[in-house]
Amino acid sequence: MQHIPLTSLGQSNPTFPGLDASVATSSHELTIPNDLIGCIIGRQGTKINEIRQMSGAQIKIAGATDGSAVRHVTISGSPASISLAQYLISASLEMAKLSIQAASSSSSGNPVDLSLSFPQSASPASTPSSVAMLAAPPSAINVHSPQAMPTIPSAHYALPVSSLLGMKTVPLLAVHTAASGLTPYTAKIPTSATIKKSERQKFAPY
DNA sequence: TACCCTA
Repeated sequence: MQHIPLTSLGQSNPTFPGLDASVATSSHELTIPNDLIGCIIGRQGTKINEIRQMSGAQIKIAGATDGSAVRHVTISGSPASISLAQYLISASLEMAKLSIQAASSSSSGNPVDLSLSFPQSASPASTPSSVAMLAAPPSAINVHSPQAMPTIPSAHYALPVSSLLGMKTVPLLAVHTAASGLTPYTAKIPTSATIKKSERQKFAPY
């Protein structure tokens, strides 16, 4: 009674009905200010090259637009690659912006800062990528190890990039792993509070 | 302040 769900036969990926994950190439376009495009490209294009190779997406940067202070950037590739590339570009852009702001704040006197300590917090949606909180701390893993935890089958955690980015494109990256298909989420966070924790936390404030 | 890459 074997069914053979969908192992790695290497034929077609039924993961997405009506969508070939292997040939699923999307394209996204965005514009980057001329002053910030350099930060994204980097010297000799090392930065953009790194982003290209890291994300695996095809990033095309058009020449300076005449009359517009922005550059057209086209990102094409698989959704995961596009997401990753976009995030990397966004991060670089933000970093550059912050750098410029910090530098400009120290040089010349701005007629804006008169009183108060708030320079310019016009951005309501602050902390765009301040997730900080990566995965669970190592302490959670060392909860209790009587044996070699034979419960978890696969131990392939090759997602260093996602951790660094802290984005929610994790499920997409799974597709990039040659369609492993198995262990998409598994029990990442085991019941760390299965034992003990009875009279320990009575009043414990912290 | 700019950094200029690859199809």
